[in-house]
Parts: sequence; structure tokens; C-alpha cells
Amino acid sequence: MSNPKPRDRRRDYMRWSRTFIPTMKETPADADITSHRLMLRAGLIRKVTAGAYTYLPLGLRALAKAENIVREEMDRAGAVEILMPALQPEDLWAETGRIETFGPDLVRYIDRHERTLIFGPTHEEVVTDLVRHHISSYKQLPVTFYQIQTKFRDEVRPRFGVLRSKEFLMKDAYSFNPGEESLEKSYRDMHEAYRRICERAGLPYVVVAAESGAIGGDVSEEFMVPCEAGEDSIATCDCGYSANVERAEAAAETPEKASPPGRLEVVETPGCTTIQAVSGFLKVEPRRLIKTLIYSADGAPVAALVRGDHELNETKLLRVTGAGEIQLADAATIERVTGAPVGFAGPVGLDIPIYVDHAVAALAWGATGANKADAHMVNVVPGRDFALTESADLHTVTEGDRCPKCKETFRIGRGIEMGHIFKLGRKYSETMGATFLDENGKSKVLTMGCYGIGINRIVAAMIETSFDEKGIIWKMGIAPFHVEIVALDMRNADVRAASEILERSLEAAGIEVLYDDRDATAGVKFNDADLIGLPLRVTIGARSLKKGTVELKRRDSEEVLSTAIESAVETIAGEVARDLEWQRREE
RNA sequence: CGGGGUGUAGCGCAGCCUGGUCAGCGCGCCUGCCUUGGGCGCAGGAGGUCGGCGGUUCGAAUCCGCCCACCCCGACCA
Repeated sequence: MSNPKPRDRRRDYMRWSRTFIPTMKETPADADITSHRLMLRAGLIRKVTAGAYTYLPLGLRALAKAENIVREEMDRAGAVEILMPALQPEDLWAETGRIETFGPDLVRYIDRHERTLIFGPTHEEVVTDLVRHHISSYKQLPVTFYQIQTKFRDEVRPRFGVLRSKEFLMKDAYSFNPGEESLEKSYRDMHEAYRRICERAGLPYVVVAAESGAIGGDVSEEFMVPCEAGEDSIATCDCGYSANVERAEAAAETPEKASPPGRLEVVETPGCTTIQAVSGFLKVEPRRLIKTLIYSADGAPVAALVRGDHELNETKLLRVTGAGEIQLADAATIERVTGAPVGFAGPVGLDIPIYVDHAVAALAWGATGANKADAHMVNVVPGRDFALTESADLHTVTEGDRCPKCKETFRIGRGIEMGHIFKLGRKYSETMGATFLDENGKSKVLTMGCYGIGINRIVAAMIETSFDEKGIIWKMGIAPFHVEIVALDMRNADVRAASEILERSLEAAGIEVLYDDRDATAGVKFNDADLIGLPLRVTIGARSLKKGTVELKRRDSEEVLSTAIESAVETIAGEVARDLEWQRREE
């Protein structure tokens, strides 16, 4: 294991027979998403153990391409590259208290001196430590450090190939600013850099408001690549509002105008402790059930009410309660507070603070637990049978919810979290004592931002959004090579000679070329070419050679272009240049 | 961590229920011939502690127990 260094300039041509591209006809049994399957089949990666992969030549080249795009855009944005160690002393993490925040996800070990070391999943502590020691004046600010490095997480369940692994390549950047205004500028610069990275890598993307989780901070946004294989759900609206479902707000629903079909009463519901069971037993739709969750907010019990078909969003509850931390109450507390075993809690008669979700408040009537074993209440009317003083947005946004800005119904889709940028504020600088002297010689706490991008995810997400039944369809920006030469008959000296000349000419013209020089039949070569999916393919066969032509085909089109050998290099260079135009245009 | 499942040749799998010529198939690999515009054909060949340990039995890939690894669903997720 080693940290990636800035890669040396590598040879930009390669021969199939001399490198290692183990393609597979059959699909490995444990690959369930497209990118994983294709990365395995096209010979980009091989699994070593759960959540850890070897990158083979083709995969490595794509990864290096992605890495270099990121590096170039970071440099362009004025960030300065450093390389911090993967190994970090636990003491640093003790300073910020994040050993608990991360918990078992932290990869740790105890060395021979009984010191605990952490394989870093992120580097806020280490950079802040660096800065607190070596930056002391406003004259040195603002500054943004970044690194591209291997990170570690003891994932509960590694899956989706390279998308969720225990070890992954990541670019993380940290800005140190004298104040809010400066942070705003750094944040916007990074936002712009991320936009450019997506464009250059050929990734469709959407920027969404996000939850900052264990990294912290008030504002954060994610760069999402929309696709089915994504692990995150995102809510988007035509008005421009878009947010991770964990973060998205739901507009309050208009109250129903109806009266309950009967009188408030308690009914026996033996053994019905789940929404599904109660719904079936009482013949009441899940959306009419008022789910009553007992939480412990800084030790004191509170109740949170959401509809049976909704999920409570703990972060929203945390905000509303204003507590430092909340957690689902244990069974004993629930029994003490409600007087009933878990599964039969209800708001009627509860003597603790009750937080009601908007959607529950809008219900004309519903059913809920009776605070009594094996019993529920029906025809409960919010506001009549229990107080509605604390109505708030508490549930996780789902299908059918409406945009808080324009009240239109959200579209809910899935996405791969490719990048995440945070305005950290002073969370780390404050606790770790990172300060500077301003123009007046006064000591101030630094303001920080933090910006991450998953390099492996760039590659996987690109494949996930660009393939067909035959294989990968690389975008020029991160394709392992620009063009593949397919020589149809290696025993034919003319074909060989023409192929080699073209290979050299392309390389001389700065085109990255893979030459399939294997003594294999046309079918094998064509199928492999489609599988590995380089953007361009040149076919050289005896047939067309006689006419003095070769064939050029784009992987993303069915069209085959016959072109004179003499102009082949020029034509190919033109195609490559056109595909890479975006990045050149803005240089 | 809860639920489910799998482990037999490099890959994909059959065999296990019903113990005894079951160490088998397809792909891949090696040799020779052949073929060269879409995974070609013929012939020959190499390759497996049947995940590990222990138990039952005259005999275990097969039955039992423990362990390990991996996968799927869920919980979780900077």
C-alpha cells in the first residue's frame, strides 16, 4: 500500500499483447450493478477482498485521468497540493471528539508501543493541526490545501464494487479563511471547480443541498450523478430547488376538511406493533396512522409524530428540539412514559413535549396507539384530542411531497454522491485552537471549508451513465486511451505494417492509442473493443487496405467512416480534439 | 448488528436431499492443424487439499458441529 504521488508522465501507447487486459465473457456472480460488472468484465479491476480492489492497467489509466482532471482543476482554482499521511495519531481525533462521531467506521490499530493509530477517513484534524502551527497572520490567508490520497473506512457493508469500498482514492481540500466573506469566495471557487470536473469527466450532475453529517458545518452541497445505481435519494423540483432527501424540506400540506367517520374510541389490537399490522387489522390506510416515536432529547423524553407512511428525519427533530443530541428511547423509558409496551404509543394524554409533523397536523382524523398494551385509538382528531402547538417539518421527504419554494410536487430520483462541499465554519479551528492575527493585531479564529471528491466514483459513475449491452462507452475525458487500433489479420504483413505505422503516427500526434495486436479472429477483437469501449476504433484489414483506406468508428455511434490511410491521423486527431473541446475552450 | 444464501479447476456452474466408479460440464488456458470483417472448427492436453477444523461411518464433496470467507436484503452511511 502506498500513497499515490503525482503520476509521472506515462507512455501513451500500449499493445494488447504486452499489457494485461483480462476481459471476461461471463459475468462474475457477485457483481450486481452495471459499473461493477463492466469494470470486472472489461478488465479494469479485480477484487482482492470485500471492499478492496486492484486496478489493472486500463482501470488505472482511467483512474489517473480522473485524478489529473481533479488536480488540474484544483490548481486552476488556486488550491495548493500537499500529501498528508494516511496514518494519524488518535490523540488528534480525541481533540475534536470525532472518535465517537465516526465510531466503528474508523479503521484503527494499536502499534507495538501501545499507541492507537487511525487510518484516516478524512483529514480535518491533520490539516487544522498543520495550520494552527504554521499559519499565524492574515497575510497568509486565505489558503486552500488539497491532497489526493487513499482513505479508509471500515464500511459496514462494502458493495457496488468501487462505489462503496473500504479503501478508496479521494481528493480532499480544506480552505482556511479570515472570515465568512472569504469563505464564501473559496466555497464558490470550489463549486466552480467541481462543475468543471464533472463536465470534463463527461458526468451528468446535479448539485443538491445536503446534510453535513460527521464532517459538520452548517451548509453543504453534494454533486450528484443521477442514475439508478446511486445510493442517495434526491428530491428535485422544476423551480430549481434540489436537495438530498435527508435534507429536503417538505411544504406543509393543506389541512384536510373532513370529519372522522366515527367517535373517538379505543379498540383492541392484540399484537399489532407495526404500521403494517395495525393498518391491516384496523383497515386504516398507513397514511392515517399517527406513528408516535419516543425520543430521548439530552436525556429528557419527547414524542415525535409522523404519518405511518413517512419516516422520521432525526436531524429535523434534533433541530426542532434544540437539543444537543437525541436518540430513540429504550424500551424501559417508553414503558415509563407511555404506560404501554413498545408499539402502542400515542399522543393522546401524553405528558411530555410532543412534536407534530406538518403532515400529521393536516390530517382530519387518524388512528394511533392508545398508550395501553394491545390497544389503539381510532378517529383521533389532531388539535382536538391532542395539542398541535409544535407543528413542524419532521419527516424525510418522499414521493408525493411538495417543494417548499414553489409547492409543486417533487421528483424523487437516485444519485451517486460524487463530491461534497462544506462550509465548516469554526467547528475544528475553534476546538483545536487554530487562530491568526488580523490587521489590527487581534487574534481571531479561522473559518474553514472542506471539499471532497471520490476519484473512484468519478470513473464508476461515468460508466454507470454511459454503456450499452456490449460494454462501456468511455467519454473522451477519462477514457484509458483515445483510440484502439484493431488489426484484423496479424498474419498479413501489410496489415501489420499499416497498423504499426498508424500506431506510431498517432502517438507522435499526441493521441493515446491501444493497439490490439493479438493473433485473434475478428470477432474476438471486435467484441473486446466494444467491451472495453474506447471512444474511437480504427479497423485495419486486408480488404480495406487494398483500397488504401481504414475504417473509423465512434463507440457511441453506429456509423462507420471509411477514411484514406494518409488522412487517418488527422481525422482521428480531429475527433479527439472535438471531444475534448470543452476543456480547451475554457483554458 | 438482524434476516437469508453461497463456498467444488482461473471464471460460470452441476453433483449434496437419497454417503460407495462423481471429481464432472461450459468458458478460459496449453500443443498441433485450420480459420482471419463479429466471441471459428478439429484433435490432443494440463489444471481441483470439493473453504478450514473436528465428528459420525467400513467409507464423507455428500450427514452433524464449530470456525472462516464471500454475497444478497435490512439497519447504518464523511
